[in-house]
Amino acid sequence: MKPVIRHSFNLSFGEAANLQEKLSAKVSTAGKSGKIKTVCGIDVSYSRGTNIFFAGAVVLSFPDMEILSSVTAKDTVFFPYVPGFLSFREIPVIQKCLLKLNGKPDVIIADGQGIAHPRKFGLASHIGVIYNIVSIGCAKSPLVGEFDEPPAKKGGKSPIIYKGAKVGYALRTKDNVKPVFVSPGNLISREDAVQTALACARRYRIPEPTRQAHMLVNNFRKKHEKR
DNA sequence: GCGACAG
DNA sequence: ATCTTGTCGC
Repeated sequence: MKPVIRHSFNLSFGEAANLQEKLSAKVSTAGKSGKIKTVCGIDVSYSRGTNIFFAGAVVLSFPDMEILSSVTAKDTVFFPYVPGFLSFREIPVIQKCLLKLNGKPDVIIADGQGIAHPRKFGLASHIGVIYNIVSIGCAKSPLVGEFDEPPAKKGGKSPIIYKGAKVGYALRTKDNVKPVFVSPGNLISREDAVQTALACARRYRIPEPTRQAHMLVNNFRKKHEKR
């Protein structure tokens, strides 16, 4: 799978912010995505004192959540972690990883925000735009916006409001656990993004796609460190 | 200036 | 994100 838009990730914060604002104009949160047959979860991992990153992507059937295929990649990263610029740190290794993926999944779910971002261009939106693919952001903690505590039962949700607009939902993916924060990445509505994330949630807080990707990439990293 | 702050 | 063992709760 190859990106449709290519650009440098070796940018200053100012340049990165300008790029985010420019590319955010390409984000669409209008469409119905059509029938979803496959969902790809992506996650990145690394060890404490290093700048060697590992990425993992797992493709699952939807809504069965059966694992169909998976790929991993390794890369060296220099961009620091700064809230609001996570994609510049993680996308390079993710691109190396997705390059190994045969075919294009219907949806990509990333660990991070979609449009629930200072410039409406979080990790999931960035991936969605450069690959021109349906994408959803599913973060474990909020970055921007305000929201009420969603109902405690699985499926309970409450909108995340940022600068007067609804950018996503705080979603309970399991009874009595902290919610996850879902926002559209690209080519999907806020509502479809939450429904899809919820449909991917089984018996754990983290939806299967990103949960499987997380397990895969951690095993890959540990195996790589044992040499 | 102070506090917030995805992974 | 990662460093880490046991432990409390559903």
